Amino acid sequence: MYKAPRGTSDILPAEQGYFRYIEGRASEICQRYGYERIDTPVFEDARLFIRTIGPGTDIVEKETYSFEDRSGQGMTLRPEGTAPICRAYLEHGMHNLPQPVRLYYFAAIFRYERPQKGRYRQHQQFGFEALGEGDPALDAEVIEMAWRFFKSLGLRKLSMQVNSIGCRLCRPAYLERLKGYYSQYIDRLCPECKARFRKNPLRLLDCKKPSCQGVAAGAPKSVEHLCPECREHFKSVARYLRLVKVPFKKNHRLVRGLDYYTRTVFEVQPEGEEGAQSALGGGGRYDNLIEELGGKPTPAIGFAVGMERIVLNLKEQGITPPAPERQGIFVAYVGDEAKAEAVKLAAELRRAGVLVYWSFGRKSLKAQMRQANVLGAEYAFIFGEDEVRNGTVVYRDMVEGEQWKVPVGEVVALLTQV
RNA sequence: GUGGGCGUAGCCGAGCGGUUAAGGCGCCAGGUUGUGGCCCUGGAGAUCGAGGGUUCGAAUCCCUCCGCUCACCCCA
Repeated sequence: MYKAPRGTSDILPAEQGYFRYIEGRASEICQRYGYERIDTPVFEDARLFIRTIGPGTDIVEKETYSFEDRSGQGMTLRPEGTAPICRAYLEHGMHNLPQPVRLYYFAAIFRYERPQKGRYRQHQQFGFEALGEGDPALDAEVIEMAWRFFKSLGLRKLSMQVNSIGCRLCRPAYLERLKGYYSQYIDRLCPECKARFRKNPLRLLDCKKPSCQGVAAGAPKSVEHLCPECREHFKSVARYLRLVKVPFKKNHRLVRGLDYYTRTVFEVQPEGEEGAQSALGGGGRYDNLIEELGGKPTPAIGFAVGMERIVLNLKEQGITPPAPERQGIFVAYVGDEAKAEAVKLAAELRRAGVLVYWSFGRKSLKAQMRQANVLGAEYAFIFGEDEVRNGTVVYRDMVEGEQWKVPVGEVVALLTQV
């Protein structure tokens, strides 16, 4: 038997409600803030992701699904949403549009990882990006929008964590300081942190090991080593966030896994468990990314969430998407002549835009009515020999359990007037 | 990549050396000749993840593989 590949899953009809619910809220928020939808290809030139995400990061080092197409071009299944959008921004000359250009997407994301709760090899992300504007007010707006999105889903007990990791002017000096600080404790660190020390020093800050946390607590904070511009920017973001009443926590240990982030970074986590893998979503500024892809210097900021993680949280909090109400017509019949009438009526009703069910074969009326019930039909039409003879049909209300005989010719009018 | 847990019908799940392999949900049929939702009765559906071994006998014990799952790493 074939199975869905490891780390992937089918989203069955019974689960679709959650996803449609999230998409509905997301689209609503995007509409309100003036974002327009964009869809980009599932795969891209492999170099796009190596350049942007960072050659040393885990994502490109060991998590991409990459292949050569039949002409030998290196391709990679999209492992994140931002780079393709920057590519599209450049490719289509969007710098000629009023800035910032605001785009949102729902996209499948692929990463070859060991699956676990809330972590899959293919998952669905909702994200939005605002490109071409560096005003800290935009940072605050994006963070606010992310926050309102979660609130509109009904999720509680979330915390918005915000930090600034500086820009290419001030970050190198900060990293040196950080390494300088850590170098005196190097033999106290866990093996992972020793590797981080070399590979990605920022990550040292969010190690969960108690021993390392002690060291991290005394580490220099990025926000205290920002250049004047970055410091001013960060202060403004915080000020605007207070103006728009988004509760947030400064978290100087918040860092993100992709190399392209600059200045503002933020993450939404369930309150209490501020572990690394519990993040529902996050984002940040990437003011150099478009330039690195060959465009003019263009500041930008974005945000993305994992849909499956939202579903997980919705379930944990007992939030269910609004249940679809009973709707539709079930057409039942007894006997072959009645079946012919039923087929005709079903087609006619569908042409009139009505949801119609009926059952095949020669099931008993009882069996048909059972189906009508399980399918959630609101009304049933029943054809028997008598009805066929005198041109009527039984019209049954499945909720109230009442029924009437009506002339077949009046059925469509009867339904479309309601 | 590392470590832990688990694999019995579509789903949940009992059984833990000798049973016709429970039970529940769901599905199908019937309970008056043309009517659902509750109830009752019956039925279909399982090479007990796969392969090997131990044993008179294995779903039950051992080994190998495969798969799932959780945690770490990392990320959404």
